[in-house]
Amino acid sequence: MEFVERRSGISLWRQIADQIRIAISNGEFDQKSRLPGELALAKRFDVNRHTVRSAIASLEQEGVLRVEQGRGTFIQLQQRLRYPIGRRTRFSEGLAGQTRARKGFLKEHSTDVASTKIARSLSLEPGAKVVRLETVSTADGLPVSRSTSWFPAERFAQMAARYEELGSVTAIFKTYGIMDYVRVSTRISALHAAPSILTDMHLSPGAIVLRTEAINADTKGKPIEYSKTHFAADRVELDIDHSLSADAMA
Amino acid sequence: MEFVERRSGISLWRQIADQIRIAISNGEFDQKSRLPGELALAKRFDVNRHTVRSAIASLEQEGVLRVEQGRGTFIQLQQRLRYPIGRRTRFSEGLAGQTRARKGFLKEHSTDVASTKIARSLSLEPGAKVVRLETVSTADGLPVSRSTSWFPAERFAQMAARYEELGSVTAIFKTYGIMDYVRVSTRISALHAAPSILTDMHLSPGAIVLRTEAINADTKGKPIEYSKTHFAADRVELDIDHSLSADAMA
DNA sequence: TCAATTTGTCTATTTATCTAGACAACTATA
DNA sequence: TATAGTTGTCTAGATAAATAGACAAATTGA
Repeated sequence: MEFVERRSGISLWRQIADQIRIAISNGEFDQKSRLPGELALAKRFDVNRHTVRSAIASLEQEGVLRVEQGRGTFIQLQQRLRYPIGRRTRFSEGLAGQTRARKGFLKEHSTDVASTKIARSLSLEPGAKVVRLETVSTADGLPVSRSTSWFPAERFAQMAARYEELGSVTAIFKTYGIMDYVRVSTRISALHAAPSILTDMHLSPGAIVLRTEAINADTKGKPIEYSKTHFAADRVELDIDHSLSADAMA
Repeated sequence: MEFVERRSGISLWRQIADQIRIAISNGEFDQKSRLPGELALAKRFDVNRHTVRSAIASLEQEGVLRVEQGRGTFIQLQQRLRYPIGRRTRFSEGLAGQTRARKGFLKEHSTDVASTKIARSLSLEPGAKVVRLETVSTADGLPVSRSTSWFPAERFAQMAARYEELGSVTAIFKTYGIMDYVRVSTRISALHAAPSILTDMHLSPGAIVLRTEAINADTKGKPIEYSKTHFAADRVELDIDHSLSADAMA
């Protein structure tokens, strides 16, 4: 018997949907990819059959399940994209081979005076100017991440214009003569997505995002980018590479 | 005006509590650490005052807020522990300096035949035996993570017994003559905690966990540990170190 | 001390969620 | 074709969440 908690602020059908989603991703139902029947699930979670039906309906809406009257409920294959993070992290290359259409959209941009935190992260003098980009990246049409990035304005004045054109930060760096760069640090946390993130990535309330805060530097160690990225946790997982081999290529 | 979604399976008070928690961690209310009044918040979220009160009550329960009649509602200082992950990751050292009492508890253990996945992760022959440990780690009495770890049984037969005694995997490795080891890979995802995780870490339904899947190897590159760890996302953030300097010490 | 502002408590009503049961519609198979 | 097992739809009622309003209790500052 699985457990659901009442009066927790999360409806029973939603708790059940979450548990089914987790069980699927753990491969717990994988015999013939058929879910147990509604009555069996109702017994298992100790709720009414209709409550289970609500959970299943929402998972069907998400594309996780497919329901067929008279036959049963079936698991729709679904795998998270694996997004590598290491010293040589590049978003556009990150998803190579896992998906067909990748695209970055520029939502908004501005040039501002750097806040103390951003100035420190980019090793700039207080009061220096920075270019800020707000972008959304999609894989096969589905939004997978939303980023806010800051670049030293003095060095990268044309950032926004070139992003519209090239759609990739790595490609832009090349136009500035930066053929190679390294990830200095990445900080990762997980949280419920804020409303603006929900709308930008077409998520529903309660959705989880992985937030990374990262600094990239050129080969001389000079920071060139500071960014905060929110990944849709049900569409992406982060794969940290600690190996040194990649550096041998530099 | 902030947004809350109705009929989403997440009660309004819970959505509001989540948003307030996020806003606090973003430092949005930081003037004098006093939250706006209940009526102001109700207007802001476009809900009834009593709904806001429910949200505040749950945050007070969590220790995020402190309410004083006639005066207002105040933010209780609260910071996430920063847990570093890099080639030299060791849990017991990870939280050094940020907290006083750290402790690991062994919940359960067994010796099993390795599944194909675990055998592959530990570079073992199919059918080899592995020791499995289920542990919960706490910082200052609060559970911060729950791990399942597998070790080659041939090499580490006494793992469970020594964990009871030493409470640290690094310390146990030393008793086996392994003075140094490195993190080979870490995979990170975020999800709603499964029920067993909720109870083990004293979390409430809907809580988020950061799940890491990691492999450690000895200095010759032979895998010695495969582990899955769930961190309570509201108590911990992961700090990835991509630098090479740590290796210079080896 | 008084007025304004804050949180605390109470009652009542509406709306959403969950339960319960009955039966229809569809599928697979003996 | 008959039957068992599945999902789909309907009605009704119980429980929980959210709204609405009134007033009490505590704090602050004029």
